[in-house]
Formats: sequence, structure tokens, C-alpha cells
Amino acid sequence: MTTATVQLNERRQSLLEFIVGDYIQTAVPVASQQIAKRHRLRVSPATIRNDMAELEELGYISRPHASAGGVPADAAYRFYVERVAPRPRPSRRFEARVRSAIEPEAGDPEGWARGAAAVLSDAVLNVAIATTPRASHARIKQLQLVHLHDRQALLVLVMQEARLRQHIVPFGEPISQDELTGLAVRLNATLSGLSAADVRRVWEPVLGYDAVADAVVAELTRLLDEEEREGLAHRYTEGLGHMLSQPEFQSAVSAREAVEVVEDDSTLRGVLSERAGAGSVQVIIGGESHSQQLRRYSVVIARYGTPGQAMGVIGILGPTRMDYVRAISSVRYLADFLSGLVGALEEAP
Amino acid sequence: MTTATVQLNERRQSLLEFIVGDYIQTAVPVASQQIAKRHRLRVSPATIRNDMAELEELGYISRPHASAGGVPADAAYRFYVERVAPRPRPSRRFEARVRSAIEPEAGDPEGWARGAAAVLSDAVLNVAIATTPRASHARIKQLQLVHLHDRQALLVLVMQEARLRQHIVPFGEPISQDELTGLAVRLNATLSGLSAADVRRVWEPVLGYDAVADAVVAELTRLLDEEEREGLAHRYTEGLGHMLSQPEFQSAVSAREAVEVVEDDSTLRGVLSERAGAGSVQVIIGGESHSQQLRRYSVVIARYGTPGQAMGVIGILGPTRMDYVRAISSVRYLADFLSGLVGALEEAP
DNA sequence: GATTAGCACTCCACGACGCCGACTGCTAAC
DNA sequence: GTTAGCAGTCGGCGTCGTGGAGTGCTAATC
Repeated sequence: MTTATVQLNERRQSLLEFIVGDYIQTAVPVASQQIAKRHRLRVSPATIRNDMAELEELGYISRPHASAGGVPADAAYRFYVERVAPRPRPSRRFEARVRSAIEPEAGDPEGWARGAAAVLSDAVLNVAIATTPRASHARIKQLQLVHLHDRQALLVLVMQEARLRQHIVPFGEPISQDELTGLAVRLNATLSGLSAADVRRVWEPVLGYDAVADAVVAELTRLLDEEEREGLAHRYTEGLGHMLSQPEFQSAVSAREAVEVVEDDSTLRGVLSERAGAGSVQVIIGGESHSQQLRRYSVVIARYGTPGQAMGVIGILGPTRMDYVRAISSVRYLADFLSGLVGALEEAP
Repeated sequence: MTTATVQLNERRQSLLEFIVGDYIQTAVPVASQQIAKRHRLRVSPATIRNDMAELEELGYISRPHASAGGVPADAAYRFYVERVAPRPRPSRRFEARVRSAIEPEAGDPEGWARGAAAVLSDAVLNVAIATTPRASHARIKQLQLVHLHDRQALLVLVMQEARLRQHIVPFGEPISQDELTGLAVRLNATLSGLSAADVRRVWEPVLGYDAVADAVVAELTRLLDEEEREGLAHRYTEGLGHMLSQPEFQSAVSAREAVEVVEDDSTLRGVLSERAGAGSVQVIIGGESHSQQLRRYSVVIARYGTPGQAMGVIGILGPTRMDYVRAISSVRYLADFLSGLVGALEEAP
């Protein structure tokens, strides 16, 4: 039971829904006569005006100037989202596009995230954001050592969910590929499945016996530590052009502002990480983000992945006036789809 | 000997240089009196006007309207670039930033490219683009097989220059990690250092004896083939916000146009790949690109890497009115810097 | 009490107008 | 070839006026 359903009788709720819906479509302040014409509300424009005055009083709509139509405030979008939320599935067309844009066989979460951002942005004509799934407790799956020079090797680390990292490891002494391979086999035997903390505990007793192995293990734990710090998750952003073609960005200042919101990592980072509520789709409308920069934007996000193991984020950024019905259903569908893919990467018990 | 040096006496060449230089700084059509005031040219504005009429005649400058100052045409920028090209080094400050933004120890070309794009864009206040180095003849360095499920493994392929690719390989029969490890060791022994064609030739005789190995090799060659198709190179783009704060993008349409140029892969792909001239820095000014979309933009790019082996691209995209001196020296320095890093990844003979 | 018609009023969008100032092109003198 | 002087051009900008869309209010009606 939302505030709105308590405050407003049924007709006013319908009216508010119409106002938000029309404004989302047209981006023009909606006038009482327009509503009377477009929707069969069985009352005259004058009555609608009275109701709109009431809606303004309660903070659901505001007016650009005294004799103008109403534009929805954050509260109105919140009401709208709650009212239309149950509508579930995206179009068949969208589902088909998702399936053709993302290749499950690749086993490449980065590619999936990139593909997901691309389809999503095309579908909602706003900016889409996707991060690769990332484990809160990174564990090593397998490592590989590739000879580069006499005293240098490339360490390739495979973690759960097929996350790859690479780093150069320098050694004090010359070493051959054969020796490296042997070392990798031994390390894999002892360290597979362990977290950074585990690795340190297991390795402690033998520390100091083999300088080469020590160097590899040190780098290994560093990479695992890094992986756990969420900040590093690679983010794919797509569709800025789509968003800028929305009418709210016709002025040059607002357009540049939008670019800055998208390019500035810190702005979005807060919204993406803080809203940890897994499961369903989250909608953060305008000022609800408590971010000055995002005051005029809404974010629709969902987490995906395997709970407790590795989670990524997929979502939309756009002006508060966005097609929430389509946004929510698209994000929900994609999150489920990606979760399925990531789940399939988990090792069977 | 350029066309301009033949057509223009020394004073007019200086004049043209001043016009271009001033316009690059101010973005305002430059007037004869301004030039007389700012530069000690030892002639009166009237003379400058006469010379400017000549420059207009020859197509070096144009005027927004009949009684306005001159703005440089593509030809003027071309002249300017050639005239100031010899100036060599970027500022110490820039060099220091490059060194702190790019970590050689990481041995991660993707990270280098990303870092390079970031510093470059900050330095020139325009869009910077960097691709990872990519071999024209991809050769396998080492592979790794990671058990996912009973009938599925993750193939991790390391190529020269530490390029990584990953892909899931499904099998008809169940297989353990130990078997996979053994297979990887055998394959590494036979296939290391080979190209896709080599692998196919070497493998042909034993094809059909081991379904699992066949599946891995098939996937392997497919990845190598893919690697050779330039289209797949991952591109990092940075600094759109910087570019949009340039005065040419104050109007909303031009801003959106700019976003589209940057977001649309195909527009830039042409310029990036076609200009294969390795070595020095290439400057493509406005219409020289023969692309309608890029008519008002200039591109400053250089290839980096180890010639004949693996090459990437680093460059700048901005309005034709850009600081070419800074752009060219920055790109040159970064290309050299990155080439050094990539070279160090090559296996010693 | 809720709904509606009528009407005066508000405010924006838009085009016309006019003025100021910056610059040029031209002419004639040096 | 160079320069001073001057008439002429054009963009930028603020002002003004008008048309039209839309509201709020009042009084009548259901």
C-alpha cells in the first residue's frame, strides 16, 4: 500500500497514471484538455483541472510556469512504477535480440556484459551499463605460467566464473618454460580452489624455500585481493547517443552534463554498489539517489549472477522521464538471462 | 616542399601561421587588427587585409560572412601542421603523467591501452582512442584447459604479446581436470609457436584419433583466425566530455553529432585501419579523410608495437581546430612508450 | 458536494525592429 | 608595395508586440 493509494481516490490515480504516461511519451507538459481528449475519463477538463490542482498540492506534479500543464515529479514516477510494475515480459522481439547478441558458447563474461549493454541500450534508447560478474571472495581455479624472457614470466590466473587476470612476474634467476610448467602443475595441485587468505595460510610454512615460487604466490594473492575490491569491476557503457537524442538533452548544457554523468565513474559507482538488494529490479528515481548529479536521472538496475558467489550489475541510466515499463521488463529479462549463463560456469559439485 | 611554400612568400606564410595559431587558441574568426596587435609583423592592418584576401583566394581561409575575420580551412591546418611538425617533445609534465598512469609491470596490454587513452585525452582535451596491439599473424604461445563441468572445459589461449582469449569447449564424453591438464601439456609441446595454418597442417595427420583433442584444436584455430581479423581489436575511447567542452560543440546538434561519430564504430574504423603507414604520426585533417562524417574533425594517430609482429593504434579525435603541436608530440611520445612496452613482451631469441 | 461552462488572466514562443560595434573592401595618397 | 581613411556589411542583442495555449476562478447545474 503506497502513500499514493491512500491519498488518492481511484479516479485521481488513473489521472496521475495518464499524466505520467502521456508525459513519458510526449515530453510536453500535459494539459487538462489533452487528457480529456486522449483518455475516456468521463469528466470534463474543468474537473481534471481541479484534480490536477490537488495533485500539485500533494507534490505529484509541478508546473513549469503558472499557466502551463503539469509535469510529473519524482513522486509521480514512483507511483507509476509501482502501479505498472506487475507487467512482466519484454517483447518477443527483444528476447530474440538478446539471444542473438549474446553467445553463451563463448564462455566469456566480458563479452556477455558488452553484448547485454548493447541490446539493452538499443531497446530503451538510453544509456545501458553492465559490469562483469565479480566474486566477493575470489578463489583461484587454475594458474598458468608463460615464459617471456629468461627472468620474466606471464602469470595467467583463472578464477571462478572464468574471470581471467594476467600479470608479469620477474625472477631473480633465469628459468625455463619447462621449469615454469612444472611449478604451475605443483601450485595448481596445492592452491586450486583457495581464496587469497587460504593461499597465504597454506603457503606460510614453505615460504622462503623457493624464491621463484614465492614470487608467483605473492603476485597471485595480490591479484586475488584486487579482484575482491569491487572498484575494479570492468564496466561497459553503451548508448550515450541514444540518450542524447531524447528531448531533455536538446540544450547544449544539459547534453554536456549528461556526458559528464556517464563518464564520471564516481557518480554511478555509488548507485551501482550501494543498492545491493539482489533479486528483483531496482528503480531509483531522480532525487531518490541522494546525488545532486543524478537529480534529473533515473536508474533501473538489477544484479545478476549466482548469489553468494559472483554478482554483476546490469542497468539503465536515463532522464527521469523514461519508459519504465519497457526499462524494467528489459532489465529483468536480461538479468535472468545472464544469471543463467553465469550459473552454467560454476563447477558442478 | 609543400604547395603553400611555393604559393606564398615568407610574410604570408608567417601570417597564415599566426592566423591558424590564434584561431586554435581562441576559436574566434581572426581579424586583421588583432593580428597586427598580437604579433609584431611590422606591417599595418590594411596590408594584412590585402594578404588575407590573397589567402582567401587561394583557399587557405574562409569567412563566416562578408565582413568577418578569417577562419582557417583544411589547407591552412595542413600547412600549419607541416610548418610546426619538427617541434618534438611533449612537456616533462606529460611524460611524468604517462609514466605514472601506465604500469609496465602489469604486462597487460589492455590496461596499457586504457591508461594511454586516459592520459592522452586529459592532455589534449579531446577524445583519445587506443587499441590493443594485434598480430597480423597470430601465433599460439601456450594454452590451458580448465575443467568446468564433466563435459565442458574452458580453453584459455595465450598468444604473443600476452594477448589472452577464452572460450568454452564442450566434449562428447566426461573428462577430468587431470586428463585436461595432460592434454594441455601434450598440445603445448606440439603446437607452441604455431599459427592457425601451421596448427592445421601439424594436426591433420592425427585428426580423428582423439575427439577431445580434436575439439580443443578446432576451437584453438578458430580463435587464432578470429584474432587475425583486425575488426575484433578492442578499442578504448576516452574524453568525450573534454571534447564537448570545446566551443565548437556548444550547439546541441553538433554535440550529438560528435557523440555519434565517437560511438559509431564504422566511422573511425576506416581511418584507423586504412592509414597503415607505420612509424611516424599521421595527421588527417577534416575532408582529407574522405568521410562525410569526419569533415569537421581531425584525427592524429600513430601505430605502435613491433613492426611485422603486433601493432596497435593510439590517437586523438577532435575538431579540426585542435592544438596540433601538443597533439602530435603527445601521440608520438605515447606511441614510442607503448612500443617499448610491447617490445619487452616479445620472447627473447 | 461534485461537476461543469464561461471567462479573464498569465505566460511562452516567435518574429520584427533597430541599434551598436566589429571588420572588411575600396580608394587614394605615400 | 604599403598605408590611412572611410563607407558599407553583417551578426549579436535587447525590446516590443502579438497569438495562442492553458490555467484559475466564479457561478450555475446536477
